[in-house]
Amino acid sequence: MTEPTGLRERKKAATKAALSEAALHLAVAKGGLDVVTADEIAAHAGVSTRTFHNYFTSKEAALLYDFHEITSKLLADLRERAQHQPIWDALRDAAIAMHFDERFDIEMMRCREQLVHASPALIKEQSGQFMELFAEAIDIVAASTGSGPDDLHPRLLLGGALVTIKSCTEHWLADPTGRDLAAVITEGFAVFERGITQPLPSGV
Amino acid sequence: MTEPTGLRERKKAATKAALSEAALHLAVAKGGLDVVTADEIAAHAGVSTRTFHNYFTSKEAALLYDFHEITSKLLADLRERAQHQPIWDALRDAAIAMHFDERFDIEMMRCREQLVHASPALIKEQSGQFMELFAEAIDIVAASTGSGPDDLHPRLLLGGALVTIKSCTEHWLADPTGRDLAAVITEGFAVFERGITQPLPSGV
DNA sequence: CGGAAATTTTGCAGCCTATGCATTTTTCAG
DNA sequence: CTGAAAAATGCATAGGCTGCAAAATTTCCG
Repeated sequence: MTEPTGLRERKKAATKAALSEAALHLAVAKGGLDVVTADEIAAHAGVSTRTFHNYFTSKEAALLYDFHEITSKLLADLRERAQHQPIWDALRDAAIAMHFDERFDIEMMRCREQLVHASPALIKEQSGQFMELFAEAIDIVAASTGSGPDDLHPRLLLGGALVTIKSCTEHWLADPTGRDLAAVITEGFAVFERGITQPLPSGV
Repeated sequence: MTEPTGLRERKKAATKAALSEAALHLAVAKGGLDVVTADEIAAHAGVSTRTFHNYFTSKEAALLYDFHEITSKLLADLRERAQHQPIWDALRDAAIAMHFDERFDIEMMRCREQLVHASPALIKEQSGQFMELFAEAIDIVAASTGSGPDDLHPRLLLGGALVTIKSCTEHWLADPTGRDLAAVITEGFAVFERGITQPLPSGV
């Protein structure tokens, strides 16, 4: 362990993970998060309803918990890379390095993707988290290009990168048997580098 | 009137507009939509609370009503243009033509922008509407490029276009005294055409 | 160990959102 | 004017979310 995380911290992390898992499992079982109540999630994780709301502000946030974790790490990684790389390279490399973390269950991702796709509330939550990521990262990008916080170019850079991440992930999840995610993301970034209206140089 | 819109339709449209305006005014007055209740909005518009919920599913949707209107028109315009233009040109031209509608109060837009920026619920609603727009437009784009609904390139095209629209609007709203919005959007699209890492050819 | 302090969990009350259903009111057409 | 269609309303209900204070738990230190 890099940090001597107190024993208490571990229990909290465990509960949070349990709640998130419970939300996912119940949503899959019932075919939608909308028909799952906070009570059920809490009960399934062995805590009180009130405690559930101490950990998450909504069912949707609970279901998307590790998505949020991933973006947090991405942000930290970007912040690091931005000190040594041109910002677009930093964005690209951070996106490519993303995901290849500890546990990573493709099937679970597909389940979540399906649930999100079918639920307006989950779509809002997820896109909202992207906006939050944008807001947190825009300062890094702007600083890296020597621009002001309201300038256009850093917004386009960051927006293009986030669109690439989301689009590539969705495309890849639709058929994960082909190229791996990193390759897809690499191609996505290449499209924006080359000019989005330019044809690809060679066959895939 | 292009359509002989029944007199009844007009009243409905009027109430809907009144509710939306009420939401905006109250939110501005109180410094946030969170502290405005549906009751207040309904009362301010002279209808019952229940009626408010007949028109809008949430306070947030009410406040963003004409944003939603604009994207609806954009979608219709895109659908039209896609039949006669390459899809990227259709996206660009539809984006440029956007906005220049009937009434258009810049100050009101800035107010809304500020409110959205400060409220997680409004951010979620707005980004959710963008996702909805994406979902509705992706078929048009995919069809236009002869791709499948899960292909990568149409997603990048559409995503890039939407990012441009949102980024340019925000950039422009931060200082509306400079170039007009259409010029900013034109530049945004040009960046993606040229390749996002390429330097600009000449000064601004 | 033992107990004080800090932290977490929990129950409870309250406010608000949002929806279904039945009823009343308004609007429209003939 | 009158019946039919549509909209507005009231009422009831389920559920989400938050503040607050009490209870339970964990940690720390003598």
